[in-house]
Amino acid sequence: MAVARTPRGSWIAAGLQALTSGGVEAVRIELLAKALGVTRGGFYWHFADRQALLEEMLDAWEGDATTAVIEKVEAAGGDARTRLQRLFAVAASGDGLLTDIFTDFAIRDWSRREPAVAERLRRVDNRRMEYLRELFGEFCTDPDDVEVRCTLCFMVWIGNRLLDLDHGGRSPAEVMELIQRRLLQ
Amino acid sequence: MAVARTPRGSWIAAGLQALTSGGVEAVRIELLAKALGVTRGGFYWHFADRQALLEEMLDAWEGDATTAVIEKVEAAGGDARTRLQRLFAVAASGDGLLTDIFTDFAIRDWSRREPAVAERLRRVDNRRMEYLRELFGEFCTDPDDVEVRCTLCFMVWIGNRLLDLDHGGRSPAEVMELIQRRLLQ
DNA sequence: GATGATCCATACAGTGCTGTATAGATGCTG
DNA sequence: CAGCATCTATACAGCACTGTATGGATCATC
Repeated sequence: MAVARTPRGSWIAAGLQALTSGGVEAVRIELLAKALGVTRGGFYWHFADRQALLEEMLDAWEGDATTAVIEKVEAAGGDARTRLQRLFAVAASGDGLLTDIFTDFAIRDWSRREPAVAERLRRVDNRRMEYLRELFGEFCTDPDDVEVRCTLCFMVWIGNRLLDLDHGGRSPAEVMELIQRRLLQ
Repeated sequence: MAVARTPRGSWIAAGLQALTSGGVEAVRIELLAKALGVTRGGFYWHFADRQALLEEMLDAWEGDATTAVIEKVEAAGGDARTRLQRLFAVAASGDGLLTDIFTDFAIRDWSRREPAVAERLRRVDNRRMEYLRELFGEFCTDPDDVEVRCTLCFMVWIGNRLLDLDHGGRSPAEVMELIQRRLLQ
């Protein structure tokens, strides 16, 4: 087996990078090649066309996004509240993950035009919700209460990085701290 | 003064329409012309180039988005809780507005790449937050509490249409009702 | 009904991408 | 070292769009 010089994975990674920073429309084979320091020659050896790359990017993302955050949070153990606090911390920092929340945003935007993408996103989001239900379920008895907290938690997770709000003197971190306290009490 | 057959406003409206349904990249002069039933001929009489149209689209949106929801909510009066309930209702339905929340989403996505767009969006969002503070301030005494509720409210307003979550048998409307009750109590 | 303001159609050159074809280069393996 | 699998470069035809230029068409107003 020959050493892969610019293997499939490189194109997928470069594609996800482009997707994250510029949206689907920014995933241009020509530009990926330039970023990888090669011409498009090899691309069409690996992939049938641009669509095939997009598909595989989604595969990679779906596998990663579902489990990446959860594994990071579960790694250090602790009770539900501790893990939720860690979840907030990871969400706030966002670093250390291959596909971050900005990849999520790009895919969320993409999903508005592509039903197939929307379906994948829905699956990922609902697995995330399942995880949240598990955590909140450990210290909330009322199922309605669990659902409300999960939903709020999810929306805060998204909103925190999506929005850039002034908070009248308070830092975003301070407000997040207040929100977290309210959701976990 | 001659009657304008395809005046500036038509191009701006068509542009916002395209932006809403397909993102900035979908705002193609050629396609707008086709949608308007003309060729690009007249476009370059009204606008210097594509960038000029995008700028004016943002102007139109900024003027509309800041006040549209607020006016709709204020129209029927009532106390703060009543108006907040109406705000939730408008947010949930979303109809009756020229530039809806999906225009917002497209611009939010756009803003990630264009600092000038981000700046406009920040202004609009903060005016919305100001309005929320006003409403919550009428029945909450603790300023931290007000800030938390405003922020959650804002994030719910976004998240409600951005996300498509299953809620274990509950309808989205039921969950929104529960969330609303919690935020207004 | 002439005039000027407003808008439209068409043609053209240019750009940046797509996908195909083809002829290599490179390196592992027998 | 021969041979095969793995990649790469280059050239080509094509598409969709951009912006410019130019010659109208249409309509309100005097």
